[in-house]
Amino acid sequence: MPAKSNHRAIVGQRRRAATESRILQAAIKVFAELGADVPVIDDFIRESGVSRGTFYNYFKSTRELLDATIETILTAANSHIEQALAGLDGPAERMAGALVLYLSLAAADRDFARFMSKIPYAGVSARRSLETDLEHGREAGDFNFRSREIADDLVLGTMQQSFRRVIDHKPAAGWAEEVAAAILRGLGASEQRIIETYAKLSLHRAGV
Amino acid sequence: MPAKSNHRAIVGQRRRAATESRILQAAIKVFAELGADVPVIDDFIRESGVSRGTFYNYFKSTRELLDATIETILTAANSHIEQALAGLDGPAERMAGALVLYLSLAAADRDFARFMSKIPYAGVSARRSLETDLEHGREAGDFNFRSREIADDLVLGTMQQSFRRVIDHKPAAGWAEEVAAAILRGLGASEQRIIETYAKLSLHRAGV
Amino acid sequence: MPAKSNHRAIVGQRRRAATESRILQAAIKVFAELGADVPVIDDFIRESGVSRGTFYNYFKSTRELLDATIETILTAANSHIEQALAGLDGPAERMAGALVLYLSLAAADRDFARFMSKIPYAGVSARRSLETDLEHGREAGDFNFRSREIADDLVLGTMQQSFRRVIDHKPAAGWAEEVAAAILRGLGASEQRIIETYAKLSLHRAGV
Amino acid sequence: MPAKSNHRAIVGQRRRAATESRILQAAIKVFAELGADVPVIDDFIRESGVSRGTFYNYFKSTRELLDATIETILTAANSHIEQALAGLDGPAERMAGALVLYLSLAAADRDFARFMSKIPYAGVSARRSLETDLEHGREAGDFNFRSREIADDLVLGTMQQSFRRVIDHKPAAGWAEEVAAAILRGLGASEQRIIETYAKLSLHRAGV
DNA sequence: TATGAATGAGTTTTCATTCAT
DNA sequence: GATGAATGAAAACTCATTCAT
Repeated sequence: MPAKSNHRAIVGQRRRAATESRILQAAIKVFAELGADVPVIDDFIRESGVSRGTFYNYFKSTRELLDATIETILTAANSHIEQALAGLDGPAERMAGALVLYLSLAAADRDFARFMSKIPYAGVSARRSLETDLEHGREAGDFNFRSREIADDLVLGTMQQSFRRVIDHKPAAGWAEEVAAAILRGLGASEQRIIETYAKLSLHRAGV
Repeated sequence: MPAKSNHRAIVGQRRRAATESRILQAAIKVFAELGADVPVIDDFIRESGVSRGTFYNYFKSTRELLDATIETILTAANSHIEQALAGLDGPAERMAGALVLYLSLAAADRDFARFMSKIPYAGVSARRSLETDLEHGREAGDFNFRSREIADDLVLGTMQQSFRRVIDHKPAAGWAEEVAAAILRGLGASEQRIIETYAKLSLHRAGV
Repeated sequence: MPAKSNHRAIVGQRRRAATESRILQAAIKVFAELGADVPVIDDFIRESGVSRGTFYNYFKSTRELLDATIETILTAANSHIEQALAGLDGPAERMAGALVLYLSLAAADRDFARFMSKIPYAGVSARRSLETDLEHGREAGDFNFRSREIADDLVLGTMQQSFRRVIDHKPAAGWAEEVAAAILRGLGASEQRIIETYAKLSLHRAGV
Repeated sequence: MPAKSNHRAIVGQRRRAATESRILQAAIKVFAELGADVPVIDDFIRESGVSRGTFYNYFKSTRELLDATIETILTAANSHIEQALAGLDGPAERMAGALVLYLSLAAADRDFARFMSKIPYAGVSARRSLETDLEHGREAGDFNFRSREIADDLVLGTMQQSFRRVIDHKPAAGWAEEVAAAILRGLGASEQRIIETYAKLSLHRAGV
């Protein structure tokens, strides 16, 4: 009876995916609260409500779970951001737009903010599009920094510290934009270019 | 025999200080390698060569040891920096000078770099003089940032990321100065003011 | 529709037998490799390819599986041996013939050798015919041992050790016969009787 | 105060040795009862009375404990046997003497018998002196076997089976001697040589 | 004060067993 | 009958802490 066994397989797959997702959602919370090194398996099974055995059916170690959690949280964030920036031109605009969106996510979702501030490796995943924007911006004359490494460190460092900041303090209106502006300044953008950048971003957001 | 017991007391104190120092020096290495959360007591006694019992005679927990270690490493760094900056005026000069010195220490001492990059609380201790310089710089018109929090995050975040950077990559000549310049830019300093800053720093370093 | 349900029942029975056989064949391999105490359920389901649930439909525990596996492997071996010895007279001839056949099986089938050497209870099943041959041989004057227990231990012990031996070393030609001859000597058979025994065995094998 | 610290060191060493010995003595019992694969750490700590942590201070795994236990039990047995055979000449005499002594130990000490019958690797340690006696005996014409491997298997196999035998059955007087005699027969010794062997052994035991 | 053996609570990991589909 | 996800008790292993010497 192929129909029957097929149905069983589909149900099984669905259940598996649901359980994995439950564990991953719980892991975001746990890592956000305790960082990468402190949590013990019990923290994850308590938060997710699965049994000890089930946990090990999905992840062999907290390290493996951490990797999967980073993947999960950043895939979601990046796809949201890419969608929001679709059709936006100009490296300064793309850079500022991405930074503002990341910071807005952090401001809106405390667990996201804590996760990003506690898990240093997490930022790495955003690096590819960061590198592209930096390179293009430099070629276009938007930016004017001495070395890519320094530019990287300025961007990622300021962002990480800002994620930490937003955990406990509800930010003032315009905070995200000002953080991004400070970063652009650090990258050597002129005040004029920064103003222009935000003007274009505004239009893009309005859907023009 | 007061003389004798006095002598014994002095010897005892000295030995005590020496043992404590051994543990603290070992702790710098261990925290530098493993961060704040991972090390276990065994790591410290192995690295320091003292016995388990002796360790507990000095520190009741790894947390207490971490605090003492931060205190130790930053007291040394800060006193070195304060001495080097003695007599230097101008908030931009003091800020740039301090940042360059921190980064130079990190470039010269891998354990210092690793410690500073792995122990996030460590940066906090430098915050007081940072706040002062930021405030003075803003009042003097050297800097031009919207909020103190953002300025803080830009400085501390970029520094932490730069400490991480320098662990594995021997930096090019002038790297520390360029990192500090990027930070000044991010704080809203003009190019002219940055050039002037480095000129003054040069003179000061030359002892003029 | 009695015909149909009958057909279904027959198919079911056949499938049942096939699945049980798959598990048992896998179990021979697993017990041969790991002995009686080490294997876990997972080892059997991995080797047999059946699901966890199916395994439990056939065997409630590894102990029950072990018993069934011993039964399976020895039933096959013994029926093969009895067939080969059919019509052979003389206790020394029967004993030597059986030992040689067991050893030849072990030399030809590594899993059989490993199974027999790792599962001590296995030998027990051959004991009934062993006892008969020993008793008859003693009465006939072929053997000359002091106690049945000692004779038992000599035969079973030497056989078990020989099974172990043949796992890793391809035996020289005539090895099985020489092992059996050593055992006959240990049982007190004369050299003359041993020579006679092998002569008769030769004829029997030739089908005379 | 070197005297004091020296005393402390000595006391420490003694305590360490005592604890290790406690664990090893317990391990003999446990392995004797359950074999090599079944026991769990708890069995050893229950039997020895040490804590879980202490167990791991001495042995990292049951495998490591098993090796140490084999070493312990066989060192004791072998030194006892070597002492008893000191000054005894003739390979048949040495071989028979050693076998009889092993079997007598097993008859007198149930744990020894069970240990030797359950731990197959254990016999291996006696192999060196076994090989020597076999070789000498063959050269001297006392033995007459076709291959060393077969001789090995006959001796070790019969011994292991006899160890198992003696666990449950109190052996009749002369049992050990008769087992050894059967083995000598299996090795091709003549009846005359066997009688002579026991005569010489008798004298040696009497201290002549 | 210094030492390091001993301890047992806490964590990790395995695995036999159940059960809904 | 077959499947494999879920379960939790049991086993392995770690590590902070104590304490007699």
